[in-house]
Amino acid sequence: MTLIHIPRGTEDLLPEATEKWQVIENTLRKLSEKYHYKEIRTPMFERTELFQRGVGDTTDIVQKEMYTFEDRGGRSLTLRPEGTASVARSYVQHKMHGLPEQPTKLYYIGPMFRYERPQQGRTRQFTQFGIEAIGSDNPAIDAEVLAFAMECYEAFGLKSLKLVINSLGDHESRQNHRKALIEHFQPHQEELCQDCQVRLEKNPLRLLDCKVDQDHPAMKTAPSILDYLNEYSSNYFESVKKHLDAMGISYTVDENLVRGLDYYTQTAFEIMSEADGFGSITTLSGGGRYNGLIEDLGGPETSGIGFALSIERLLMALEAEKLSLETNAGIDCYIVSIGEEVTFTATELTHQLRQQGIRADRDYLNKKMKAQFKAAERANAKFVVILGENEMNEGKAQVKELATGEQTTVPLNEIATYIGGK
RNA sequence: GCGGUCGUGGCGAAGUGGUUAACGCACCGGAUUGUGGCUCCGGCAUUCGUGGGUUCGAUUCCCACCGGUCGCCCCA
Repeated sequence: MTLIHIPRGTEDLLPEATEKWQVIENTLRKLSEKYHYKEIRTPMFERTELFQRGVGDTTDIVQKEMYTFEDRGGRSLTLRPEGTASVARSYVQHKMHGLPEQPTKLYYIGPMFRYERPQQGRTRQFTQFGIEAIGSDNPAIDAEVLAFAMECYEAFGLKSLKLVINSLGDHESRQNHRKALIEHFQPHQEELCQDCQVRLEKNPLRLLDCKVDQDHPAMKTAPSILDYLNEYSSNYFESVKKHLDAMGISYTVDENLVRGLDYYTQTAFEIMSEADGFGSITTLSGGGRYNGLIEDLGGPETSGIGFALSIERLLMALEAEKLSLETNAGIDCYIVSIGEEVTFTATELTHQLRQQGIRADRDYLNKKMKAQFKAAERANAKFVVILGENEMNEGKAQVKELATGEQTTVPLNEIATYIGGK
C-alpha cells in the first residue's frame, strides 16, 4: 500500500506543537483586546479578482504564487495569499465606514497560502496574525500599529528585534521618485544584473535592495524616496517618528525598505530578528499604510494601515533565542486500577472527578501497576489515585501526590475536594 | 521557478554489490502477586523515500520522480 503523505509545503501540528500554538494565539488575542481591536473572520478563499486588484497584478504574489482554481460554477477562486485584501473587501461590502466606531480596528488570525518553493520559515500554508486600522490618517495610529507589532514579540520575551521603517510617500511622491530612479539608472542599464534590468522597467524601487548590484557606484548615488516626499508625506513621516519617540520605541529608518505589495503608501515597516540561527529569512512581520486600497475596491476614499506576522516565524524566533512557552499541559489526576473487578468503580470515579472539574484519566490497557504509574508520570499528572479491591470495598482510595510522594487514604466521594484543596 | 545537498525503525545514527541490516534513545514485557528510580534479561526494520534500469543478485551503481534542507528570487 502506498502511503499518502502530506502535500508539499504543509505541516501537521501534533499535540506537542499545538500546545505552544494555543499559548501564542491566546496571547495575541489578549493583546488585541488591550489595544481594542476586534476579530474578523473572512473566508479562506476569495474571487481571484480581489487579489489581482487588491494586492496588485505586478506583484510576485499574484504573478506566480497564487493557489487559483475554478469551482464547479466556473468561477475563478484563489486561496488567500494574505489577509488585508479580504479585510478591505469585507469593510467595503459591509459598509463599515458607516459604523459609529472609527477608526475600525480589526484583527484576524488564520492560514494563508502561497505557492512557493518551501524552505525553513516558508511553507505553502502558513499562519498569519494581522491587524488593520481603517478610517484614520492620523500618524498616531501608524505609531500604535507599530507599537502593537513590537509588543507581539516582546510579550514572549524576545529581545533581538529590529524595527525598520520607511516612507513610500503618497502617489505623487512615488511617481516623482520613480521617474528619478529610471533617469538615474538608465545610463547604467547594461552594467546591472539581469534581474535589475527587468526591475528597471517593472518596479525601479526594487533596484534599491538588490544584493547583486549593491556595490555598484550608481547604487550609492541613487535618489532616495525620502528626498522626493512632498510636504504632506514628509510631515506625516516625521510625525510618525515623533509618536514612536514618545513611546520610547526605537527604530531605524531604511530608505531602501520596499514592500512587495502594490497597495502600500506612506509608512512601511518590517520587524526582523537579529538572533543567531536565522538563515536568509529574517523578516518576522511587515506592514504599512494603504490609503488607496479601499477606494480601489469600490469603497469610499478611506485610509488604512495594518501589519501581519507569521506565527511560524515567531516560533522560529523563540527557538533562536532559546525561549520556551509556559504551557498548561498535564492532568490533575490519574486513576490506577488494579484487577478487573475494580474497572467499573474506576470508570465511575473518573467520570465523577471530571464532572467536578478535575482533569482526569485512567488506564485502558490493563497494564500492571508499575506501567500505570509510568503512564501517570508521562501524562504529567499531579496525583495518582490507587484503586484496588480492598479500597473499593471500603469505598476509599489511596491518593498519592507524585511530586512529594505523600500518600493518604481518602473516601472516594471526597477525592475531588482533596485534590482541589492541594 | 533556478542551483547545491540529503533521504536507513517512533527518534538519532552506522553499514555493505551477495543470503541474520550494527549501535544508542524511546517504547513493550520479565526478574519484582499492589506504587514512579536503578540494574539485569528479552522483544521491537519482511517498501533501507517511490518507481524504473544495470546485474545471476541492489539498501549499496545509474536515471527519473517525490520529499526535506541550504542559497537565489521574493516574502510572513
